[in-house]
Amino acid sequence: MDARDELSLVFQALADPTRRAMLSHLRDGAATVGELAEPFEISRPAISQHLKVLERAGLIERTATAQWRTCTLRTEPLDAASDWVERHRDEWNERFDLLDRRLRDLKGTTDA
Amino acid sequence: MDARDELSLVFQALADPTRRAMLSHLRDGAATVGELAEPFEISRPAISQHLKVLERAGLIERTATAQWRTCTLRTEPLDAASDWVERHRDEWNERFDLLDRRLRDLKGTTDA
DNA sequence: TCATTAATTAAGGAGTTGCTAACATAGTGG
DNA sequence: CCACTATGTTAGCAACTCCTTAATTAATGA
Repeated sequence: MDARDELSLVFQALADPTRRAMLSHLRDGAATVGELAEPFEISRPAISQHLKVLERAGLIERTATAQWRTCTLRTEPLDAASDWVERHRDEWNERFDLLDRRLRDLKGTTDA
Repeated sequence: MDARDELSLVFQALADPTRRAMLSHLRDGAATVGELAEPFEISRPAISQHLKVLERAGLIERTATAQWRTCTLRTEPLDAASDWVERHRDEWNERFDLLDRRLRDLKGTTDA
């Protein structure tokens, strides 16, 4: 993966439990890298890389204040991901509903 | 990635334009591997591997009829993914609303 | 039986991920 | 200036991704 499309980058970023946990943490407000790293038993470089993936996907923003990097969540990419999933899920469910109605109609005419 | 959790497998499966296009195709009804492969310029084995990823994530089901493998979409995993995204997006938006209200309140008291 | 069609498995290569240890950078405060 | 704290970068490695070509399995039909 390199110059992948935005949606792929977002889904890719979400495809890791550690990164999802980080986003969950950020849901409760901005946090420094140290705070985000604290619950995990992995090294700081590993944390840095996870943050880089999240940043590349546009899911977080990092601002430097003194020697602390504060991370904040951004929701726009989540919106894009959400839209895709919802759209597909909904349209498929519509198909099921349609099928369901058709089956019911068929049963109705057969029974009548 | 190997014995990853379900949610990671789903997001991982969605993190590829070819696979998302395949799912979009399947939204319009079941299809054989050949039909799914048709819009792409990649080899059949590559298609097979993409389908394997989708199957591992529980997003499709394959049934063999004669020499054709019919693929059908499954939405349960999409529901799980959707839930995660929605939950996070919503709670974050709530936070923004709260912040917004506070700022407005603050402004109100300052103005008064 | 043999050729054809549909799809998968096998083997391998280029590039990426996710981790580690070691080193570098940058700001704070004695 | 020097030690300390917070974070990032580099180098290296095992595992995985996504693709390929070649061989294989499985069903159809002359």
